[in-house]
Amino acid sequence: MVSERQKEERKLRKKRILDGALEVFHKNGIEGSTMDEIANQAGFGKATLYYYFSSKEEVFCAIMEKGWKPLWEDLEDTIHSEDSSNNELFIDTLCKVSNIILKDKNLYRFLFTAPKAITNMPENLQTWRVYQNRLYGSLRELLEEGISNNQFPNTDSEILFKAIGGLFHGVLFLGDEGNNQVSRNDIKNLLQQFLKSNKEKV
Amino acid sequence: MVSERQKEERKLRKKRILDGALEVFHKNGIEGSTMDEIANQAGFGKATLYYYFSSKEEVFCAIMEKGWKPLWEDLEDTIHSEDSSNNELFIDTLCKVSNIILKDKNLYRFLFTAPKAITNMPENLQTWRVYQNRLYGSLRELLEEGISNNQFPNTDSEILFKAIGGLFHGVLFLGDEGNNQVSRNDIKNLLQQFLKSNKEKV
DNA sequence: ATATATTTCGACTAGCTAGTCGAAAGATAT
DNA sequence: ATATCTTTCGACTAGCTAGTCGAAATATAT
Repeated sequence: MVSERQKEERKLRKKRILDGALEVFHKNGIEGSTMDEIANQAGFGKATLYYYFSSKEEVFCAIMEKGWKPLWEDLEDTIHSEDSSNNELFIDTLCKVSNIILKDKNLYRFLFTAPKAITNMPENLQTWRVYQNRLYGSLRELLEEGISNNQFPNTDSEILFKAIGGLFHGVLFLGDEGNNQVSRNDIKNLLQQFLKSNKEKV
Repeated sequence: MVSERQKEERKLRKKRILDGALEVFHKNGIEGSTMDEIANQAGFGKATLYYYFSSKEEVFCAIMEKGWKPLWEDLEDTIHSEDSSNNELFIDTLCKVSNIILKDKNLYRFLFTAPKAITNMPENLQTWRVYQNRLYGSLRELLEEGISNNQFPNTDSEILFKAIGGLFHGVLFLGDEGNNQVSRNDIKNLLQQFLKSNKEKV
C-alpha cells in the first residue's frame, strides 16, 4: 500500500543518494569512497543508504544507468534518421551528445572516466552496457558508411573512431576545473575541420 | 660497503617490483591492489617489498617518475630546436612522443590514465610532476606560437590543445586489447589533417 | 672460519569499512 | 487510539590490508 506521493518521495531520496555518491566518488575515487561518507553526504545514516541500495556496486551501477540510458534514448531517433548525409548526421549526433553532456557534465565525466573494472562487480548489475554498446555501435556504423562514401578521410575506421572519441573527450572534459564553456560550435568546427572529406583533393 | 654489482642487482630488483606493480595496478586498479599481491607478482614476500619501497604511494610515484622523466629528457632537445616551422616541430615532437610511448605502451597507458588524486598521497613524493609540467608547457607554447603564425587553425588554443591531447590519447590507447599496431604514420596523417593551416582559405 | 652487512620473510597488529541487526521513530489507515 | 507499514539509525561484526618486527638466511670481507 504505497501512495503515488510515497513512490515519488522514494525516487527523490534515491536521486539524492546518487547525487551525493557522484560527488563523493568524484572527490575520493570509487574505491576511496566509503558508504558512510556517501550516506552522510546525502543526509542519511549508513543503514538508511542500505535500505535503498543493497551494495556499493549497486550504487555505482545506478549512476551509470542514470547516464547511459537517457543518452541513448535521446539519440536513438536522430541516429536512425536517413534524411541527411552521413557526414552531417554524424556531426549532428555528436553535437547532440555534447549538448546532453554539457547539461550534466559531472555525471558524464564520471561515466566516461569510470574505471572499466571494479572489484567485486557482478555482471548482472551492469545493465547500462546495453545502451553504451548501442550508442557506440551506431556511431561506428555511421562512420564506416561515411568512409566508404568518401565523406570522411579514408583512414582505418577503427583509428578514426578512436581519434574522434579522444578528441571529443578531450574537448569536453580535459582540464576540469576551468569551468570554461565549450560551445556546440567549437565542437562542430573541430569536427568539420577534422572530417572534411578528401574528395575535393582527389 | 656496497659493490657496483650489488647496486645494480638492487636496481634490478626495484625494477622487477615496479614491473610487477604496474601489472597488478593494471589488473586491479590502484586501490584494488594489495601490497601482498604486488610483492608476490614480483616474486618476493611483502616484507621484502617494504625493504625496497617504504609505502604503496612510493611504489606508485616511482612508476610515474619512471615514465615522465625519460619522456621529457628524450624530448627536451627536439622541442627546443629552432630549425623548422612550429607546425613541423609540433608534429615531429608528437611523433617522437608516440615512438617512445609505443615502446612501453603499458607504462604510458598507466601514466596517462592514472587517477589524479590518490588517497594519502603526500605532495613531496610527486616528483614526476616537474617533468610532466615542462612537457605540457612546451607543447602549449609551441601550439600558441603556431596559432599566431597561422600555421594552425585559429581556434582557441586551450581547446585545440585539449582536442589534440584527446586525439593522441584516443589513437594510442583506446580499446586496449586489440594489440592493434598504430604506426607513426597514422598519427602523422591524422595530425597533419587536423593541423592543416587555414591560411590557404583566407 | 668467523664476524659483519645485506636481504628475505612469516607472523603479528592496528585500523578501517562493507554490510547486518534489532529497535525505534514516524506515517497511514481504520 | 491502535494496529500496521515505512523509514531511519546507532552499534556491532567479520574480514581485509598497510605497515612493523624480530629473526633467519644469505652473501661478503678478513
